[in-house]
Amino acid sequence: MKIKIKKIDYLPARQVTFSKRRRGIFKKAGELSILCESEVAVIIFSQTGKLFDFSSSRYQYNTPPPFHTKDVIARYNSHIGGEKSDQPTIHQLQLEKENNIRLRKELEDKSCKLRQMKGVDLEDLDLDELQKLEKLVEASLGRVIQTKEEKIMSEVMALEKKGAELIEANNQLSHRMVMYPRGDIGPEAILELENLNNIGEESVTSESTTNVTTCSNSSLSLEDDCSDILSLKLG
Amino acid sequence: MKIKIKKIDYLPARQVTFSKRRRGIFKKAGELSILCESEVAVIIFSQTGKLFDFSSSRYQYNTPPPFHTKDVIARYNSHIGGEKSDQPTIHQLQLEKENNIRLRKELEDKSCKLRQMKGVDLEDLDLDELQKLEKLVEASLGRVIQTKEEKIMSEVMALEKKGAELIEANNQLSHRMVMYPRGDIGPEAILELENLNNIGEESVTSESTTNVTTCSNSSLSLEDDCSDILSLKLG
DNA sequence: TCTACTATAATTAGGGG
DNA sequence: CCCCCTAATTATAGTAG
Repeated sequence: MKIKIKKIDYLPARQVTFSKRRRGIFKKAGELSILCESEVAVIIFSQTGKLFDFSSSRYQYNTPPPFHTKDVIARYNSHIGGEKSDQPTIHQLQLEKENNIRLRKELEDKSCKLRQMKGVDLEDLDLDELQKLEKLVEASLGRVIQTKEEKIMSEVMALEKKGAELIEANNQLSHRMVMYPRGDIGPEAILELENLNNIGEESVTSESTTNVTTCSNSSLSLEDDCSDILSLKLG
Repeated sequence: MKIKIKKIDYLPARQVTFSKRRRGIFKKAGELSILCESEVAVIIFSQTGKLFDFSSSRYQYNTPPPFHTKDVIARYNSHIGGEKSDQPTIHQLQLEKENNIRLRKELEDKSCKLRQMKGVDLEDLDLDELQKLEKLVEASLGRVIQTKEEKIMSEVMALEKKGAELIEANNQLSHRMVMYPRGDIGPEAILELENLNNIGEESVTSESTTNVTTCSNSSLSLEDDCSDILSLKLG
């Protein structure tokens, strides 16, 4: 009656063999776990996709098998996966969630402060807090204006320097015109000169008008600009 | 030679039995998978914690065992765990991490904006951005001052109302004094009078102090009006 | 830990209920 | 799916190397 280890073609016989041998393996697994105090899990999927599983723990803890098979699997994962096992994942998830909560709180706090700095949602502040806020915004305004003026000054400086350079270039070109009065300066050279002059004038004019505009416009509704400008800067 | 299924005490014998039976189970598992075309995985941990595992796939795909045992485990998880298997946990972790990154970016963004609203770290802003920021802070300052003034006014109103009530109470008491000049006001009435006066004085004093303190901190010209109004109405 | 051996225990194919 | 039975096969305890 010896059989070859190959697929049993006759379905009824295969089903019977599957049942018998499956129980045989589970029994052997249980025996091994007891005899040698080892932890054993067996997972079998029948040809039709049905699951049969065994784990030695069902004898030890007297609870339904799936959970203990899961335990063995968790141990298996932590053995071979090392860093990718179940427990650290769950622990990490917890950490990430706590982080998230903390970040949300910080974000809410920052948003609230930012709104107050923008001068909205001030209803809940008492007089003393409003006083402090006013000082803060006042000081901020001072710094902004100072920074702006410094920037304007440095740009003016730069433009003056450029102007001086242009004048120098002009002088040199005039000098060359004198040196070569019959005009062997090419058209490109003339164009270059004109461009330089235009650039200089436009720049100076634009910056200076901007400055004037600042001083004349003092109380427009600017709130919406904030996010635009700042995100522009941050982007 | 029949043995009882209980822990083998003699260590060498237990080790030999473990080795023999382990191989026996693996063999049976392999045979079952072939005979009945089923998928089998066996996981065994020895008493010393060493892992031995078998999966039927090693015959089918000719690749190292751990991966195929993992495949069987994955199938096992999707079978029984369904919603609580490995994948969702890892997916959730991914989501939380992405959330975290997003929150961190928002927080950084808000912090930067807040710093700029406070007038620090303005070096990287260009002239146009500084211009807009100035308008924004200016408008904010206006709103803060306005809110503060409104608050001050409402507190003044409250004080006026309280003062008027006190005056009225005074008048009534004086009237009663006239009505009963020989003083047949009972002790309770006297007590009531004293209480009313005390409450009134304490209230006025405290509110007024707060108000003066507030105004003295201000660079604006509100303090004189406040004091005048208070002294005028309450005095 | 492995191999070999042997006697015996355990499993199981095949059949039937 | 359960049980049975029987004969054949297989697994393994004990032992030694």
